[in-house]
Amino acid sequence: MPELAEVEYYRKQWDPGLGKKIVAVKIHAEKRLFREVDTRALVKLLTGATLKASLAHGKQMLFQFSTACLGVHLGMTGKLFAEKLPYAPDKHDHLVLETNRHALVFRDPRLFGRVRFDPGKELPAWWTALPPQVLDDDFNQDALAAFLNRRKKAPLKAVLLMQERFPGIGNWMADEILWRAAIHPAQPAGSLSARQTTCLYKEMKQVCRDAMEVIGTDWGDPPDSWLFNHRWQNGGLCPKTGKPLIREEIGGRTTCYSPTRQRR
DNA sequence: TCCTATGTTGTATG
DNA sequence: ACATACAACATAGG
Repeated sequence: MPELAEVEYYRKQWDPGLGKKIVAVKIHAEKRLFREVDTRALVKLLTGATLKASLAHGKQMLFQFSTACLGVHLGMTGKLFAEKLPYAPDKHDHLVLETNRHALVFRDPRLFGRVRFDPGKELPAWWTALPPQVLDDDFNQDALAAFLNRRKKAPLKAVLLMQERFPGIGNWMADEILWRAAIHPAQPAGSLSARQTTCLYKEMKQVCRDAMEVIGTDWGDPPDSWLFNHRWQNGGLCPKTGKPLIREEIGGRTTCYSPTRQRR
């Protein structure tokens, strides 16, 4: 589920815990979410710790405690939320941090998410080494063009999903970007004209801004002028051409596009 | 029963 | 070493 803006939304769901002390940690330590995590250290260091701040970067989140940093990736089905106590955990609530008032819950039925844990208050190296965000100023058109050229044979759809260069972009955002830029998702990444590259660059930034504004703030409904509201319904029509949309597997993922608008 | 799912990673192949 | 393609991970819902 979660891409850039959804992650930002979920990050804020633990805000009720900011400045509060964690009095209990409930964890399903055997789940693969915690692979490579020292779960005993996690429980020990977070119990009694204070939640100081949280950050989001693409699909990654970082929660800074007085004693340690907790990294969270939501995978496909993960979500974060806070509930007033008393709270009875669901079977898929694999990490629950309790303050005196709230349960901060990480739920993930499919277990494609991931938790990291780093003792100490300093930002861990894996976090500081993350690539520039699409909305950062140092994400520029030259960097985009260079990356597209390096992946020149791969379908654009697959390239846009590469987190090493486009952190936060996921399946629906990639489709939305290519649809707005009027570029076919199967077009090889190295085959864009200069005009197309410029257009792709602008729409990439714009979709990120729009998503953050509409979804990242309070998960509002995207307007019908986006592809978003039409892409999963059978018989969906392109909001720009009025013609039928197509769903097809491209780059290993189900892809929705408007064949009359996005030509090869 | 079968198919799908807003994600990543390991492995095989070129 | 690098780029590309795809199965695997685990569960729920249509």
